[in-house]
Amino acid sequence: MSITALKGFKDILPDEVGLWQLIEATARDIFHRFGFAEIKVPILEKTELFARSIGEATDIVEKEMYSFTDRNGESITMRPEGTAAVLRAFIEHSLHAKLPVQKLYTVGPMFRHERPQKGRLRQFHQLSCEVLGSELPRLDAEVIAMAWLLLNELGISVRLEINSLGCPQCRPRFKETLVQFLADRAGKLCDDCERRRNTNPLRVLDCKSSHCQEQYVAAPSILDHLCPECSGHFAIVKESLSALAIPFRVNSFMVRGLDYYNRTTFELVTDALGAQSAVGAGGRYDGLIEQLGGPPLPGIGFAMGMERLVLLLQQQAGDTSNGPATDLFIAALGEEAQQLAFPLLHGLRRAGLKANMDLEGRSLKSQMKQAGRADAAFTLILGEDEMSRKVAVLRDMSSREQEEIALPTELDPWCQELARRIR
RNA sequence: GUGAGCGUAGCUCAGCUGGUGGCAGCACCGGGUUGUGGCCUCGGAGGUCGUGGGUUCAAGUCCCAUCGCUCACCCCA
Repeated sequence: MSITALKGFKDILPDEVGLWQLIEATARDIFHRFGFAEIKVPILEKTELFARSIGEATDIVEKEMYSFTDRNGESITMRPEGTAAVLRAFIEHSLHAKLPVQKLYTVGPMFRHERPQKGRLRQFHQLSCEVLGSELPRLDAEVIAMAWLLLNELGISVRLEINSLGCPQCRPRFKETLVQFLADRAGKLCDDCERRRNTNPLRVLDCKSSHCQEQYVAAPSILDHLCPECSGHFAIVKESLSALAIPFRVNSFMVRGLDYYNRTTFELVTDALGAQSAVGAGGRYDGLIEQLGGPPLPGIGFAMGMERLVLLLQQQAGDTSNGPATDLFIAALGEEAQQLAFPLLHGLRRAGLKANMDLEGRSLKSQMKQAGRADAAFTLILGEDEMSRKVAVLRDMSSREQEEIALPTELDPWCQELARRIR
């Protein structure tokens, strides 16, 4: 058996790359319209960075990170998400001193050691955006609106769900109330919820068991326990979304898997991805920058899963082709023609054309076939007959019309003229 | 980590109650057209039936193990 890729690691083959480029180009365009700048950060970071930001007790940190010991004995980790590394860079370079509010995005691979399934890989790719330095609720709406617009322009339709998780003032009180509520129902919940009752009580509300859900109808809602500040913040977020005519549903059961979230959280969900419903998700993380050793600045961000976007685009089968893949294919017959064609090909490429030829010297039929397969707009035929008459045949592949043109006396001007003509 | 389903040509798959691997489709190469692509037609090439054991006169087919893939649980983008 030959060597294969690691489990959960996938090759993105040429057939699929067009979709990836479309997604990335669309995202960059929209992010730039909203005033975001790209930042590129390393894939490897000190393990402590993720432990401190994502949370020691989360699944990601407890059992999903690709962590190993570096040659100098230090524990390092392949990033499982993007925010921590961007914040580290933000703090390390004191970016807050350059602009009061920083809008940053980054694109790249993330790594989590999970069991792969549809829409879930061990190496996956995210588009990740952060706004650092402002806690205005209208900003929350702006960030959500940007994510919404991106999906819109890609032609992907999703539902927006939002929630508020409160802040360090009000969340603990709610948690107590909830823990008490669950304790009253001990033994009546599913095994998972019994376990989560202790490990992560907020998450029980997200349980898929209908039996549990029936009981949670009466569960206390975080939204009834928000402090006045959080409650006011959330109200303005909702108003602002409405002002932008972005439809949303408040889901008070929505919980995020990373500890650093507070106040506004949101998910863009679909039911077209099997068990994986979230295409993008994010929220506010006031306090995190300070917790990582930076200034006491608030922040908000979100991430989108590129693989999930690709799956959705493939299902919706939109036409993403953009013109012929090849402008001109040269079919050269015989050694003399090949000798002329080779520098000609290079000249045409210098002149800006997507040009190609067959170097194997196969039959004209075979070369025409290749031209067709390469989706060439034109084919330049250099046969023995043409060579002796110092001409070449230029064939328009879609109309099948051909005409003779004189062979070059000077290479570059000839190539430039031809390039101008067929573009 | 747990569970289920599936591994036959580059891809998609037939292969019945065990009896010689399919003129199969797509893709590839060549001919029909002494020099013209897509359509058509004819031909060609391409396989340790995931791997290792076992049962049997005989295993792609049955049994066991193992590896891989997929989906789901969990979790999440």
